[in-house]
Amino acid sequence: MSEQAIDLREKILDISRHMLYSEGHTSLSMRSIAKQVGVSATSIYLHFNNKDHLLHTLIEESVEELSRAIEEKVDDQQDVVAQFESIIQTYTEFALSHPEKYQIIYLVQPEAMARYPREKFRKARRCYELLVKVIEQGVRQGLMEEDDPVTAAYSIWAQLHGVISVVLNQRLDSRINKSHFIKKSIHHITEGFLIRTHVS
Amino acid sequence: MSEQAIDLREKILDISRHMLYSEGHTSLSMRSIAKQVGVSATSIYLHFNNKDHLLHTLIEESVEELSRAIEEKVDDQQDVVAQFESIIQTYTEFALSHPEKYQIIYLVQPEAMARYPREKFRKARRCYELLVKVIEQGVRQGLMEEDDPVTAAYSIWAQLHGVISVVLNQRLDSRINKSHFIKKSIHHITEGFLIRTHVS
DNA sequence: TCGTTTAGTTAACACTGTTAACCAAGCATT
DNA sequence: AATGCTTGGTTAACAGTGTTAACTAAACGA
Repeated sequence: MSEQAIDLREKILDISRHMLYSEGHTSLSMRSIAKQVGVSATSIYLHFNNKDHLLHTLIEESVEELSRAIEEKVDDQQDVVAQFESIIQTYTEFALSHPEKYQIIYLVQPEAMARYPREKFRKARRCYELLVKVIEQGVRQGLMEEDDPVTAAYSIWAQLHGVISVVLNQRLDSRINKSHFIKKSIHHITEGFLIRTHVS
Repeated sequence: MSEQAIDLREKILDISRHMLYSEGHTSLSMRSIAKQVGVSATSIYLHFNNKDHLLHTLIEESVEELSRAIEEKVDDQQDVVAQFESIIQTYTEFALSHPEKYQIIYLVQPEAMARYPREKFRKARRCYELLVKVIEQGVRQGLMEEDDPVTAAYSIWAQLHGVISVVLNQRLDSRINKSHFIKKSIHHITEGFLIRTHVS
């Protein structure tokens, strides 16, 4: 594959991601992407099998970037609680500072879920596994009371995702201050998982 | 409006909701609905202005039903903690036993959010206001430590929604037992909001 | 020089939401 | 009884969608 071919592929991805966020996924069409890129609609099919493939690639990119961000920030020299909070913090920061990338991860709806390739699914799990490990350490050190670390990790992630997506999807009451809402929510989520003596 | 007209309207809504859940929203078209109903595509436009209007009506129905379910179950004779848990329980049960109705509520994505009528938004708030009231009572009785009940109510709801939608969207690891996951998560969410002495 | 690959094109197919124009039955008024 | 309005539907059409097939023009290796 030549250089300009790679460039075009990247350009398609960049513009798609941008359009997805600014225009929404309903108005995102192969033709509109092509027009923005400055190329014919069918050219996109030289780089992606179909629209699904394009979107899946975008998802994969975002998952990869989010995972990397967390892995880079978490320092296993830190104590467990600090690692725990660091993961949650980094996850939240990524979502809020790159909403277009974060939202893409959750773009695939249940019906399309079946079509999403298994191996890409496995990659997405990398994030959780780090959290699972930290929780297992915490349990061993007696900092958390948790019989099932895997369930706990997914529960934390689900709650956090709920909080973040409510903010990003603008489902919040206008009376509520967003950053206060997030800070409060994170506090409550972590509090529920750390041993009593540590917090409040 | 005659009887059979109302019947057709109801039939369109029922079949749309059913198709939305079983086939997914990508393949839901006015023509496919019409075919299932046994009528021409344009007949739907006699009852709904456009596809958006149809979907918004479905959302409104679901919100209404969920609100009613909670209002019916919550008994203000109960003590505050029981009311609190009753709301969360009823919300969860509704979502799990009527996934097609629950999911419809969160169908509208951010872009379409602007188009969703304001007065329907206000109706959707009814749910939270009940929760806000309960929290305010709890604070007065010294059962909860919460400086901002509105934020707290939305935070609880966001966390709960995160947990439920992860389950319904089948984003859970196959190793995890769903009902265990939900029970654990609800426990953690409520725990975070009740005063320490009450739990564990 | 001849063939093959590469990177793109245009034309077409079947589908989408939506509108305009039409039609037939029911009903009230003249 | 004839007239016109309303109700509840129809068909035909338009512009836009994902996707495919067939084509072209340039670059490159034998």
